[in-house]
Amino acid sequence: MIICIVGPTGVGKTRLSEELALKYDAIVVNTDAMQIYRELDIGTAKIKEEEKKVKEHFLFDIKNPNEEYSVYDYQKDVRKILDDNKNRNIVLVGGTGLYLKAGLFKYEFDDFPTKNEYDGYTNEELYEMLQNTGFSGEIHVNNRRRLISKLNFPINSGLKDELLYSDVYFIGLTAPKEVLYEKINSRVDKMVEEGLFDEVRRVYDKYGKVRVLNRGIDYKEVIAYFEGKMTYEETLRLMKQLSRKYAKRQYTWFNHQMDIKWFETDYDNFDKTIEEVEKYIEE
RNA sequence: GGCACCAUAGCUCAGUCGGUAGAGCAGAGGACUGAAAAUCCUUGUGUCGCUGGUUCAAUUCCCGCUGGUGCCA
Repeated sequence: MIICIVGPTGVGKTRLSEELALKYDAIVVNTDAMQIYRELDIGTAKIKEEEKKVKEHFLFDIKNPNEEYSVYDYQKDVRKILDDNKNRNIVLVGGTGLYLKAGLFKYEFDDFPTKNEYDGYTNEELYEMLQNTGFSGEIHVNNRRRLISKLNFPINSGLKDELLYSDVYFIGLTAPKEVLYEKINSRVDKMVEEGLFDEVRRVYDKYGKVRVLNRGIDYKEVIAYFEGKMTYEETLRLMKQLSRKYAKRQYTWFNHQMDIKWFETDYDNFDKTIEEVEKYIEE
């Protein structure tokens, strides 16, 4: 069977994944777009060695911070692992809904090796060009990044909510907003105590201001702090604020894009949460 | 103590030559096919500091009060 654990940041996905992997003798596969990268550990809340309860973990630490990686690459990587482990139980865990969907559903990408540049065009022109390709979806004219993306990879192979694998469970962890937001806030403080700023400094010195540092929550704020754009207090406040907004976006995705069975995380008695999930799986 | 300026949305501030007001940020909701921790969309009623005056009408003008900021003593 395949158990997918989803939910917002800070809700306890990692902990649950190890417990379930142990119980069902499963391999653990990452579905988080940032935990793909080596050397980004503290800021991505990546699992620590001592927290691992099973041996086999996949798709963590497979790229250096200066390497490009996308949902297209992820789909190929995760499907290979799923196919290579057909006779095993698998726990997929992470917060990137798009990656999970691309891995498990009929959500095919086509191979377009060359990329064109569209720097000289306005958003309106790009929008017009996209309409002329016969693109059937709807992308807002202001969403320049996605307009360019669609122009580069024009074939829309049709998204279907068709699952390519069987015996799949979608487990969502949730918590009341105030509880979760408090958890997110304190987790940022904890990351800082554990050396987040040193981690960012290390990666920055080694690779420069690579794209992934400009993208990840916590990373881009610490970079801005190093560049003197914010005070220390502002940096911490912003990291917490953006993490909360991210959690909200994750809820929106999982609630609307996938059919999830939700369980409320009991932070004080996590065993109870685990028990409820196991009971659901075994029924 | 004197003079000047300020007081409008949770915050920073516009504005109304007198007809009860609007931006940015925050907050809330949403979208999502090759950067997804990304990117983008929608959403703004608040005793316009308090009291009195002028006026058909005051958040707007005037007197006073309270609080704040600056300069002079």
